[in-house]
Order: sequence, then C-alpha cells, then structure tokens
Amino acid sequence: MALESDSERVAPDESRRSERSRRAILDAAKELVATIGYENMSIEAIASRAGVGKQTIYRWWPSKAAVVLEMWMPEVHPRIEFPDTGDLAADMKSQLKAVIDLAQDPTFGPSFRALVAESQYDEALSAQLVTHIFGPRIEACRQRLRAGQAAGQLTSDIDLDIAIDLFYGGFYHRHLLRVAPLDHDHADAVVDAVFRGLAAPTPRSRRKGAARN
Amino acid sequence: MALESDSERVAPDESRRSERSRRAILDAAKELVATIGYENMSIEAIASRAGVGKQTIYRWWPSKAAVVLEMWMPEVHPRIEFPDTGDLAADMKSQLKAVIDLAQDPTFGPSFRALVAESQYDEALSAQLVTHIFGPRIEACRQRLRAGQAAGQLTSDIDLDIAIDLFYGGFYHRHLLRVAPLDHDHADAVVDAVFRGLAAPTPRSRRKGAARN
Amino acid sequence: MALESDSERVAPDESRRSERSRRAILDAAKELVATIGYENMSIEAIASRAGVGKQTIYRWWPSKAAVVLEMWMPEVHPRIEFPDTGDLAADMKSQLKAVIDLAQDPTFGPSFRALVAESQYDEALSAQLVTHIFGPRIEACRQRLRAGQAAGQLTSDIDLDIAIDLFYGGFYHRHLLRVAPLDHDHADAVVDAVFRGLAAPTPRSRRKGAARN
Amino acid sequence: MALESDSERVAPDESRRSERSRRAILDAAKELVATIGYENMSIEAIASRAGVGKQTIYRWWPSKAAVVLEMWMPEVHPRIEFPDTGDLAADMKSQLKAVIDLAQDPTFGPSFRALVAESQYDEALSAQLVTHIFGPRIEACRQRLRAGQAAGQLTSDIDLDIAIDLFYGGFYHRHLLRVAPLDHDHADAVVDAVFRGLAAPTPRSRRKGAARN
DNA sequence: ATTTAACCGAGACGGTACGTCTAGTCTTGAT
DNA sequence: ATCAAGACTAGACGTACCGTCTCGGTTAAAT
Repeated sequence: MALESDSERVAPDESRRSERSRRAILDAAKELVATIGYENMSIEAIASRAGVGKQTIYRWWPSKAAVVLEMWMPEVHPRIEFPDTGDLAADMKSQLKAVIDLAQDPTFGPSFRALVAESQYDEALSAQLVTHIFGPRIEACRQRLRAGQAAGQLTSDIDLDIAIDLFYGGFYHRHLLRVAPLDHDHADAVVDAVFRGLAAPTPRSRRKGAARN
Repeated sequence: MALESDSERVAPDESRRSERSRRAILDAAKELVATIGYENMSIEAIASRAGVGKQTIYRWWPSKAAVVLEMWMPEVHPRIEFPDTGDLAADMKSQLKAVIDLAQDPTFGPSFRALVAESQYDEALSAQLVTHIFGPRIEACRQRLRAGQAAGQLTSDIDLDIAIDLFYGGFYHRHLLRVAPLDHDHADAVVDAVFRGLAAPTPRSRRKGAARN
Repeated sequence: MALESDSERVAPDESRRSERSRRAILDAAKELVATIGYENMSIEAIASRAGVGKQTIYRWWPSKAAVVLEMWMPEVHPRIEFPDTGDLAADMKSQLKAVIDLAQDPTFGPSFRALVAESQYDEALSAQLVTHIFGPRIEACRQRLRAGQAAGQLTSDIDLDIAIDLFYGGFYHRHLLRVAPLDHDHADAVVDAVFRGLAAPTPRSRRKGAARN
Repeated sequence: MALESDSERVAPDESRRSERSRRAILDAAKELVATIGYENMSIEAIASRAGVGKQTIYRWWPSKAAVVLEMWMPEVHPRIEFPDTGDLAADMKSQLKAVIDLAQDPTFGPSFRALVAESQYDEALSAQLVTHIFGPRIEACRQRLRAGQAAGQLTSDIDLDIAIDLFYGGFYHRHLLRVAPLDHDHADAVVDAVFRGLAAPTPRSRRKGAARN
C-alpha cells in the first residue's frame, strides 16, 4: 500500500516511520482537498493542519500528488470493482457508470483531475497512477473481457487492449477534455455502439460484407 | 486569432496594442517551452526574454496557458485537417495518425499535455481549448462522418458524438493516461474495430467468420 | 546614510525605493529588538511585523545585522559627541561615561553587543561598523587628543592610536568580556591612570608625586 | 575539566559517561572548526562526524560553544603562561605577544572570536569563559603585577584591575573591533605607554623624564 | 503641432510557497 | 542507563514567482 517503496526513495527507515504522522498527513490532505481544493493546497498547509513538520512529508512522499494518490488509493478500487453477472454488455455498462460516478464525486473527482493533470509533467506520478489505479482496473477489465469471449459474447478476433480503449476512451474524451456531457446514458450508448460497430449494414453486404472483409 | 476578446477582459484598447510586443512574447514563450518546458516557464521569464514588461503579458492574456494556446493556434489546424478521399475508414485512419503525430511532436506535444493539464483546474482555459482546438476538430469530424453516412459507409443509426468518442477516445486514453503505447497501428486497429464492432458473430456468421479467418 | 551604497550591492534602483517600506522595516526591527531581542528576531518576523515582503528586506540589506545597524545609526553619534571644554582629561572622562551609558542602555546595549558579536564572523559588517560607528568616534577622539597635545595636556611623544587603545580598551575589556563591572568611576580611574602612568615613582619623584596628589 | 558540571545540568550519570564518545565529539569539533568554521558547524555535523548520537552531545554540553570551549581549554593556558623574569615591563610585553599570537592562530583564533561572539547573548557561556579562560589569565596577571609592585617596578598607587584593563584593553579593542592592526610592536607600544603615562611632562620633569628614559 | 491618454519596459512591492536546514526532543534497539 | 541512529515537531532560511503597482518614455489619435 505504501507507494514510496516502488522506486527511487533513498534512505529513510520504514520501520521507524510514525504511523500516527502518516495518518495525520493523509487526513489533513483529505480535509484540505475537500475544502480549498487540490491546487490551492500547499504542502505547508498540509503539514500545519496535520501538526507535522514539513520535512516529514518531504521525507516520505515525492510530491503533493503522491500524498493525494496514497490518500485515495484505499477508496478507489472498492468503488469500481468489476461485476460479472454473465452479461458482458450489462457488466461493462454498470462498471462504466461506476467510473463516471466516481469521476463526478464532488470530493474524489477534482482530485482525480488533479492527479491526471500533474501526471502530464510528472512521469513518476504517471507511472504510479498506471501501477496503482489504471493498471488494476484495466487488468480487471481484460479478464472480464476474456470471460466474455469464452462465453461467446465478445468476438475472439480482437486485441483486448483495443477493446478497452473503445470502452473507456469515450469517458476520458468527455471527462478530461469536457467536449460533451457525461452521464449514465453515455455509458449505455458507448457500450452498445462498441458491440454493434459503426459499419452501415447494406442488405447484401450484411451477409456478403462479412465475407468481403 | 486573439483569444482574449472572448469574454471577461476589461478595458485595454486593442487598437493601440503593440504587435511587436505580442510577437516577442509568443516567440519567447515558444523558445522557453522548447528549452525549459512549460511547467518551468514563468511569466517573468517570458517577459524578461521577450524584453517586455510583465504587465504587458497580464494585460493581454489571462494566464501562461493562454499565451501558449495562442502561440500554437496557427499551427494546430493545418496539421490535422480532415481529408475526404471518399473512403471514410481510410480518412479516419489518416486523420488519427496526424493527431498522434502532432501529439508526439517534440515541441508541440508537451505543450499540448500542459494545456490539457492546466485545463483540469482552469475552466476558462478548458472552454478556450474546446472553442479553438477540440471543437473545430470535432465539427470537422462530424461533417466527415455525415458525408460517410450519406455515402453508405457509416450506419445512420448512430449518435455522431458517440462515434467521435469511439474514434478519438482510444487516443486520449493512451496519450493522457499513458496506459499503453501509441503508434499508427493503433489508429488502424481502432478504426477497424469501431467499424466492425466487438460483438461475437452469430452462429451462422460464425461459421463464415471462422472460414474467413 | 544608506549603508548599502558602500560596496557590493548589485542592482536595485535606489530611486524607486519605497521610503515607506524602509521606515516600516526599521521601526519593526526596533520594536522586535526591544521585545524579543536581537538573536530571537528573524527576518521573517521583521517582514511580517512591518507588513513587507521578505524580499524587500533582502533586496536592500545584506543581513539582519545591517538592518539593526542602519536603525541605530542616527542615534549613536548624537549620544557620544566629543566635548572640548579645554580640559582634556575631563573631556575624556565625560565621553567615556557617555559611551558606558550608551552601552548599558537597555535597548541599545543588547543591539550593540549583537552587532559586535555578528561582526566577529561577518567581515562586511565589521567594516560597516568601523566605517559608521567606531571610525568616526575614533577620529573625533584623535582630534581631541591632538588639541590636547597643542594645549600641552598630552605628551606629544605618543602614537595617538595607542592612546586611543588605552582610553577605550578598558571599556571594551570589561563590556565585551564581562570580566569586571563598568560604571562611571571606571572611566575616571582609567583616564587618571592613563595620564599618570603606572611606573613606580623614583625616590625623588615619589615625594613630589605624593605632594602633587 | 568537564564544564557542564558547573551549574544547571540535571541528571546524567557522570560515572557512566563514555570517554570514547567525549573524545570523538571534541575531535570532530576540532576538525570541523578547522575546515568549515565555527559558524557553519552544526551540532548535527559534529554528531555525524563523530559517529555519535545528537543526544549524546545535548546530554553533556549545553551548546555548541561549550563543546568548543572544552575542546580548547587544555591548549589555552599553556600557551599564555605568565613569565616572571624579574622585569615586569618585559614580562608584560612577552605575555601580550603570546596572547596576540594565540588570537591570530589560524585554528584557535576564529574559535576564540566565535566564543566571545556567542557569549554576548549567552550569559552562561560568558561566565564559563570568565571562569576558565579570562579569570585565570587575569589572576595570573594580577599576581605578576603584585610582584612588580613589591619589586618597585609598578606604582603601588593603582587598582590592579584598572592596570589590567590598560594592559589588555588595547588588544581587545583592536582584535574584536578590528579598528587597527595588531602585531608585536603594538604590545611593546602599549606597555611602554602604560608605564610612562600620557601626561605631558612639565618643563622640570621633562628633563628628568628624558634622563629616566 | 500640440496635447493627452494609452501602452510600453522596467522593476519594486506585498505576499505565498517552495524545498532545505538545523535545533532540540523523542523513540528504538544494541551494548 | 548510556549509546548510535535517526525520525519527529517546529520554524527560519533565502529564492522564485505571483499579480499589482508605480515610474518615466514613447506613440498615436484627437485636438
């Protein structure tokens, strides 16, 4: 669960770490994100509200974003677990709706935006997000899709990573770029379109077209 | 071309504006973005390198991002114009490849990331991006898709905004989240999958499909 | 009066300097020195109490000590002006008593100690003190001594800098090292001893000396 | 030899003290003073170089200055012992020269400045310096002067503490305030002037004085 | 042709936060 | 209980920028 063990941390002795301070920092960050927002929250403010020296934050986290990531980690996955009801399309829709809801959660949503924003410059953070957030969700999706293939609900003739791009891409397109509104209907429409495909059915080509392709 | 006329700017007299300073600012910003990167570039640095007072920047642009946006605007659209060769799938593929190339351009790419990042907190910037970058590209795409529907290459039974999400979503998923690599093959794979759809073939078509493979 | 023009200051434009800020800084420093003491006073505290950015202090003064020096400068010399009543010994005594009083002034005294302390490490400050405090006092003393020589009250057979060492050295010995108490009687005793000399009287001169006293 | 037993230390059990650590600390301090200088030397640095916990320093010494004082103590007095050759003036001169040499010693000198500096704020340190450094030197001087009085080389009509102020004051005036250079000639000039006195010779005594010199 | 009002370069200003440093205290084994 | 080690709270350091605010100088329209 601790993020800083992943890579480039240098020296401090984990075994002597104060759990009390760690919790105070994460709690303070949560309060501040909720009240003044991620971008207005300084490391000084976290330290001061947590009753903690700044150095204690700098010692254990490489950046403000890392604190926020660690603070959200325990909450993210339980809220976007992958269902398997046997109906792949229905499961994809309900999972996507959970993702949409999470992204629009008034406390989590802005933090998530902030983490993605920061990760545009910060490759270490980007890697953390992939490892701890996106990766597991993608892997769970991949497995659900494989089960769907086995159940004959998904063509076996598809690179699953491409499939994942199609299912989730629309969400990121609308959420991060704000080019169009996002709601549960969008999830339904995307999943339906992905399964059906956008090729125009011609009377003949419906049968032959398959052969032609 | 000037962005600041859109909304809440107060008073300065456009007719007296120094084109010389405007150019110096945009040029300085371009150099700095290329050398030290968007996030390390301060408004002070732009002013100093441009030989311009800070106030001159604050007078005409609301933020560093707005400068960078204006600086890239003339270059973006010519590089992602929408082709119409009559073959919708081929046109989508080539347009997507142009987008991927632009995003991976060593000077434009990081700026684009930075603008998207900043727009997560800055709704005004987000609106500018939609108006000046994403909106026109989406509108051009929508028209190409409509032409494709008229030509019987795209099902008429589709919300075009959903179609656009499918075509472009994969790109944003991979580019902004860095969950998987991006290259021209990806564009081909996405467009093919979007047209074909992911549903498993029905028993009858399955036999044919199997034969086909 | 401004100290920073003396030497190594680099760039800031004196003519644009805010006299209002300068005064606020010196006043805040005076208050803080009086309340919490020089060594507990931080530059942050001065800035905060003065309602001034820290940079404004760093821009115009090289150190906390320089602020304190400038703040005391207008007050020092008026309090230790050199009298010339025609009686050299009496004048030396009254000047020394003024110096002792100043050093024991409850607000100036500790600052003076602090400046001397700091000047032990800080050669630039030391030079400032010599230029602005000790030098002028020494020069005034030298002139008074020359007048005394002309008046036949001081042997002409003496290096005046040595004479100054004798007159003032006792004060610094006791004040800075705290090896013995300091009061007006000390001034009298030192001046008398310096004039008289410590050689034991020769048998003949002993009789006269006794008669003289 | 240990200084901290003098006064306000609270509890630690001297008998359990590690001589090994004590030596390591004093040696590390000596090295650091010589290399980076007293004012750049932190207690952390001493502890780290000595391979000792910070607490071990805080336990046994009240301040960095106390460490440095203890580290120099064994070396100071042997270098400024008071000679008694029978010639008081000559002995004063040679002792003063030893003091000047010590103050200008490249390793001891800066430490001595630093201790005097620190003692301006720190009364406990000041008392230690008087007890361990200045006091013994003054007492030795006082005894030598008394012997000189007995030998008829020093007037008996003088407060010996005033005499000491005259002999040493010039040194502190020049050394601590840096108002003039210090060398062996200065010692000679001061001692001569102190014995002779600065009063202008009266016509009769002038002749005698000349004969006397 | 002169006024006059804006923009302009410059940069000082009040602030905020940065990331680093050190002080002095506290905690954890090991001796 | 002392010791080495080092994490802890606390807070100052000096720097970098923020966005605002003068200050002359320089245009360019309006007199």
